[in-house]
Amino acid sequence: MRTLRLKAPSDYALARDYCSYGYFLLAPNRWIVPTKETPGFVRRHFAIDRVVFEVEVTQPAIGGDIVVRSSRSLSAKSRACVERWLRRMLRLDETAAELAAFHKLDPRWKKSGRGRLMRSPTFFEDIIKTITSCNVTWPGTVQMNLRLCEVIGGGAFPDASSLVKARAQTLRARCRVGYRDLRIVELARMFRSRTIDPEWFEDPSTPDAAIREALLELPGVGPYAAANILQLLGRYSHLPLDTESVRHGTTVLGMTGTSKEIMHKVGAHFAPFGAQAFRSYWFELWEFYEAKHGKSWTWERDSTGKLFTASQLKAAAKRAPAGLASSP
DNA sequence: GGTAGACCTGGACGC
DNA sequence: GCGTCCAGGTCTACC
Repeated sequence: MRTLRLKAPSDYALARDYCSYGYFLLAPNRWIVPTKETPGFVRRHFAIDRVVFEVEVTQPAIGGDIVVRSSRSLSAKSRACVERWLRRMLRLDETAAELAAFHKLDPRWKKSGRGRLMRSPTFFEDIIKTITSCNVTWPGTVQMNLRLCEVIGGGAFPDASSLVKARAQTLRARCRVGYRDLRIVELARMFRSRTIDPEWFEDPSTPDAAIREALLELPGVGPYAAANILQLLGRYSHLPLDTESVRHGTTVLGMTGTSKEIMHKVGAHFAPFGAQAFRSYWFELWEFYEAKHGKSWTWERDSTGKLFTASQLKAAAKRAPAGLASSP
C-alpha cells in the first residue's frame, strides 16, 4: 500500500500546526509552501531497515484526515511505523479539548487556534536536533541537520544504530557538528544500549522533575536543552531560556538589566501560566517572527528559514516596537 | 555556589 | 579574497 489516511483532531490545520516550531525547517523535514494551485504539504524521507523512502503529507480540508503518500509500497509493519512517527511529529493525539484548556489559560491564541507544536517523529531525533541547536547560530543548526541526513542517513534522519557506527571524525569534518561529535555518538550509544529508555521519557506518568533530572545527566544537555526537550515531550512548565529569551525580554517586553537578570525576569513573567508557560512564551516569539517574515507556512527552508541569525533578529527588533505581544 | 575560559563553526565586517 | 571578531549553550577547573 502506498497511501494511508490518519484521523486528525477536529480543529487540526496542517499549515498552522506543522509550521509551529523551528524544527519544521530542519532536514529531513521539508515544508512545500502553498501556491495558487496547490495547498502546502510536508515532504520528508524515512528509513526502515535501511531502505530510504519519501512520504508526502497533505490535509485536503481543515479538520479532515491527513493523507500520506509513500514513494514505496509499505508492509503492514512499515505502515504502523510511519503512522506512529507521523502521529508524534504532527501531534495528532493532542485533542481540541486539550487545546481548549491552554486557550482558557491564555486566550490570546484562541482566535488563531495556535497551540500544537511540531516535533520530530522520534524522541531520539528530537534530542539530537536539540544538541545541534546549542551554542550555534540557526544557519549552523540547519547545516548540521542537512549534512547528518545526507552523509549518515542517506536522505533520512540517521537512527541511533547508524550514528553509533559513524566515526566522530566524520561527524566533525563532513557534518560540521564540531565538538558535538563525541556527544552525539555517546547519545546514540545510550539509546542503542537502552541506557536511555524512550518509553520512560514519553510515559505521561513519569514526573516532570524526574525527566528533567535524567536529561541533565545526558552529555551535551544543560538547562536550556533540558527545558527544550521537556516541551518536545509535551511538558510545558519550563522555559528554555537562551539569548532569544533575552532579545524578547528587552525588545518586546521592555525589560532591562544584565542577560542573567533578564532571563530571570522572563521566567518570572511567564510563571503565571504554570504548566502552559512554554506555549505562552513560544507563541509570543513566533508572533514576532511572523511579524517580520510573514506567516510561517510561507517560509522556505533555504531562504526565509536561514534568516534567523542573531544580527538579523537584532535588526528586526530595532524595527519592532516594544509591546508587540500583550502581557499575561 | 558562582565564575572564567575553552569548545567549534560560520556569519559579519574591515581592509 | 583574506583575516579577524563574535555569537551561541555546555562543561570543567578553579576560587
